[in-house]
Amino acid sequence: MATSNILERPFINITNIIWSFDRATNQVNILLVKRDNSPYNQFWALPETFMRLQESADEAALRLVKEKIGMELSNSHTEQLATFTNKLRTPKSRALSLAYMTFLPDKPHLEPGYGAVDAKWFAMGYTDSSYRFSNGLLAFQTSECSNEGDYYDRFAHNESKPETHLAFDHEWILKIACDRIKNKLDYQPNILLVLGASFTLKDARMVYSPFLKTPINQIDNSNFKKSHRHLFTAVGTSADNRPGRPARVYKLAFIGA
Amino acid sequence: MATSNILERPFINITNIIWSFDRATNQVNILLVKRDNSPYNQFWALPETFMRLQESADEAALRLVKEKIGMELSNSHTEQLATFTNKLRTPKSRALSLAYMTFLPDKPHLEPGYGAVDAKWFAMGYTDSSYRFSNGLLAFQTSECSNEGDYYDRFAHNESKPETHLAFDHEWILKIACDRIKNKLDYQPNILLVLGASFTLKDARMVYSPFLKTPINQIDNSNFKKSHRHLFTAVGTSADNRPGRPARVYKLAFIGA
DNA sequence: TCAAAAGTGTTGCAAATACACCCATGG
DNA sequence: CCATGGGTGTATTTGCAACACTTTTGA
Repeated sequence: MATSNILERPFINITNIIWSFDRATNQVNILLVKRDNSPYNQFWALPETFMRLQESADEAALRLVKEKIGMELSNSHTEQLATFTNKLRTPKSRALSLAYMTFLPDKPHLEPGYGAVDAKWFAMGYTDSSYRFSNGLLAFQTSECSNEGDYYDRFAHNESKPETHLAFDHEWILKIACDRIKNKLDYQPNILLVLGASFTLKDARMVYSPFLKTPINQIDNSNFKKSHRHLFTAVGTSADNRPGRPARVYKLAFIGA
Repeated sequence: MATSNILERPFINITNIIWSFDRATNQVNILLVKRDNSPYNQFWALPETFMRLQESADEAALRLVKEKIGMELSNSHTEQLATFTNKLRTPKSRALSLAYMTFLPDKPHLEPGYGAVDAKWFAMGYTDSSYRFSNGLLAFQTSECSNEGDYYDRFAHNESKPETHLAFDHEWILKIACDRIKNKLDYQPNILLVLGASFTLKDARMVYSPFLKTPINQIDNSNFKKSHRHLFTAVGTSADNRPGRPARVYKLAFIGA
């Protein structure tokens, strides 16, 4: 029987799903890094760090953003996702993951060599049964399992490859993340923080689109406005040089309340 | 500057909010224990334990149920609440809390002396701005703060007393718990597991009542049935010896799917 | 056969959807 | 002045809340 000392404690990882929005392609993006250490060497993964003694998990999540992409943010852009503690999630020594999500107000260009071998933005898309994140030929999908037990049972016997699968249980974590964001779309759409301080209704619909698995032009602007009126407050009018009436810009009503 | 060794790791507490339903009083209850060690000696608190290396957090939560009330359960009765990592939450050494909720299928009688000085069931009630848990003259309320920052700011300067306040940040954790359950009432009411394997619509309304802060006879049975039809499946008819038509009994449709 | 408890049905209001129409801007 | 993009208005549909009514049981 294993000795169980109270002072023996598992590792605590902070896993951060960093979201941004690409104004050029009008797509939602997440940051993935290529691991250069064991386990899962050379696999793509969600950014992770160890938690330090003197910081809270939220602070650790923001430190990770600073380390990976050199951006300093207030914690109003970070939210807790969940904690992953399944014994099967790490191959050898036990490690918990405290998962957070950070919404960047814009999509910064990535400097190479910030600790990881490689870091890239992956644009969000979807299939019938999962969400998809791709960059060129690289593409990863969220888990199609609907409950945790099923996922880890299969996961344990799965010999995954770095071209097709993410490290650890990150395909599961990413599924939980997407589901959570989708569920909050109608009452607390923090995901819209990826649009920066203000946005047009069309911007918002472009962000909603992949989560709802609905093309943007199938989301009726009139109805979208009515049903989200209580969440947005108008702050002015956009002034861009293109044909058509300029759109109003809004901000999230519940931020800084 | 503080030394930050990767091997230095914070303590990991499992905090479990254990819910039950009292068939005699028709009230929702939670378990609180009176602490007999420092810090917060002699304060009432949510049941806690240290996480062991070889178990998942869910398993630790169930072990806690076993230790405190001698009941063995499958993990379908346990669900993750959130993780509390604020630096101010413990007075000296840093401790995270992974909070879980367990729904007991009945309300067991408590044997004295299961590790804690005292353990008692507290019946749920409500005020305008909080939820209330009482046992005789003892009564505790959930935090009235609506965001985490506000709570911990006040908490740090608060010299609380064991007659009126719970240990640590447990009034905050309990607030998050009640809010979560309330939010899930219309799409995944796991709280109904406190009613056991099956229940009548009236039973269900009695459980909903404190979370909705609405007296049971103000929850219209006809409308309640219609709006929750998709969550319940009929399994038979109750046979009790009292006047009036026997009620149908239902089970949760989404359990064991 | 009456009271109590539970289930069913009906109506009115309010929110959500589909879609037609009006407005502002650039070329 | 027309094409383009965006905002506004309206009719229809759907869902929810209030409440009256019917059914089943014990005494």
